[in-house]
Amino acid sequence: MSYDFYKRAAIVCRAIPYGKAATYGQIAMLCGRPRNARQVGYALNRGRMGENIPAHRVVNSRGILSGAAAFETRDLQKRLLESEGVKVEYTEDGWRVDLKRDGWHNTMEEALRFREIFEAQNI
DNA sequence: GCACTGACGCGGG
DNA sequence: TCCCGCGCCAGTG
Repeated sequence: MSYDFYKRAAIVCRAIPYGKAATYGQIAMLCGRPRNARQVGYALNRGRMGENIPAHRVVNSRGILSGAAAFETRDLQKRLLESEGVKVEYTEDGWRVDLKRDGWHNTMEEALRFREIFEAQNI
């Protein structure tokens, strides 16, 4: 690796605004590795990003919340999101957020700002 | 090095 | 919009 993907991912995840949901692929993209969505999931699952990561704000590209195993109770992620005002609806595939409504929609400026942060911190 | 895994994503139909 | 198949790639044993 030429840089530490997980450190970048931690910075991006901590920047997800309260009351918004981001996708694995979106985080990977902002870290400069658009094809590493799976590694974002891996890092969250295994705690590779350190403390104070709002993992409940990360969902897949369809807005589906992660499966039961990841959080202590099956509806913890849902409850955390709802406590922030995110609407979560039940589907056959599991709990789902409306990314149109509550997704974190990045601006180009935001993406460029992350790149500057990484460069400044040499990660 | 090899095979398999998985909190994933996309393009085509 | 919804499925499905295939591609992806760091970790793990």
